[in-house]
Amino acid sequence: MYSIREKNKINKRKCILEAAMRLFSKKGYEQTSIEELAREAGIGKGTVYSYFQTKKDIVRAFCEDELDYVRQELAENANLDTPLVEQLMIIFMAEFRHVSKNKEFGRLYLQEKILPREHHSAEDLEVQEQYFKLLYPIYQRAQERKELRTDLELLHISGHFYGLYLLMVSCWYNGMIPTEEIPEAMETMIRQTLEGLKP
Amino acid sequence: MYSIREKNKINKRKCILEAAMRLFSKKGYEQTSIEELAREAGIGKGTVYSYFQTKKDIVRAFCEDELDYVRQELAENANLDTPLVEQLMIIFMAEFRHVSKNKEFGRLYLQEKILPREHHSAEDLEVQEQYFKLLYPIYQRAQERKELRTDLELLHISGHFYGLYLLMVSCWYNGMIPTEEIPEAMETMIRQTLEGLKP
DNA sequence: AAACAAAATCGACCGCAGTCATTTTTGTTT
DNA sequence: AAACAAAAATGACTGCGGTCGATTTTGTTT
Repeated sequence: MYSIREKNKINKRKCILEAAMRLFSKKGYEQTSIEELAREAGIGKGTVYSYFQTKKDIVRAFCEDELDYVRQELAENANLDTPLVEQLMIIFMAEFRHVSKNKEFGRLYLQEKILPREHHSAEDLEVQEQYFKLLYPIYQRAQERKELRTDLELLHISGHFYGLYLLMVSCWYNGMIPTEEIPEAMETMIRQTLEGLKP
Repeated sequence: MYSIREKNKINKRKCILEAAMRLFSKKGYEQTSIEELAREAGIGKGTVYSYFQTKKDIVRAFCEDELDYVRQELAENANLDTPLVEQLMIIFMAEFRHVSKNKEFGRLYLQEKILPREHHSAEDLEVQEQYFKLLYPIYQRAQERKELRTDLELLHISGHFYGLYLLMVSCWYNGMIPTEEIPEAMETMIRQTLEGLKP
């Protein structure tokens, strides 16, 4: 069980996150100062920093919470026996939808996630690899169904599709692909990756 | 011909960039203040901002200058008739070498390039598409040699390989792949993309 | 060479992210 | 309930990125 202290901490953390999202959404990330955010959350400025290390960390926490939720939902409703392309589309589009709905936060979050500052612990590495392994069961079943070659490492397969995701997100942020064309483009690219670029 | 004024401007810009790289390399980007940088370059703080809009822009300009140079060299020494995998490896490894030699700058540069802040002009979009078209001649020749399917759009082909590049860079920054294993991993992934992931 | 407009330079100033010594709150012991 | 130690909260303060109006330099015209 959580002590009263711990419950309050968890609760206040949520308050800060909610206040942050209200203000960031209304005025934008850059235009919201920590002091203002603290006022909105009904606490002092310094207190914010005992819950989050930096301003960006607040965004990161929000996105991670949200994505954890999205992924859990997906895991619960997953059907490992639908065709691979379909499964990948459901997963990537869910993640993309979250990013595109929160364009500014998504950018800050992905920037740090894709190209992180020098990381310290071996723990960070573990987290990252965990992310790559998330889809392993899907790939294994697809291999069993002969939808994927069995002579490839799962890590590599994960890599290919993650690379495509990075590509699509980057193209979207660069304005090369409008939101409504993303699904089609994504599916095309997945299919081509499966078929190969060679004649 | 450039006027005296223009020559001075170009020259002073170079001075600032050189001072910046000296300090950033020695003390790191965050630890170097603009005021210090101005002192090193022998000018006032405000002057720096009539050459560059933001601190990050200084890094960006440095990386772009450098990469332009790398790309020009590659273009001159290119042999469009060597096998596609080989050509791609030369190009991507050249870019990657630049990034990995300047880890901190490379990160800041790529963060902005991959996931840029809301862009304004249609010009930015043009620049980005230009980058994708850079390798078109290579792909076309590869198609003629039957190394690539001809029923695919060149933009998509470019996308596939650029996606792989993003993947490798991200894995490297996340500490998942050490520098010396990048070439092997890169080549493996390129080959798999060509062959396809389907049995 | 004097007068002058345009361009370039400058540094005092502003707002904000992040720190830290001090104060307040909380839970426990006597 | 008084005393006390640990945890949490606080806001004055620091340093830096970026701005802007004042000042100097430059090139041109008379």
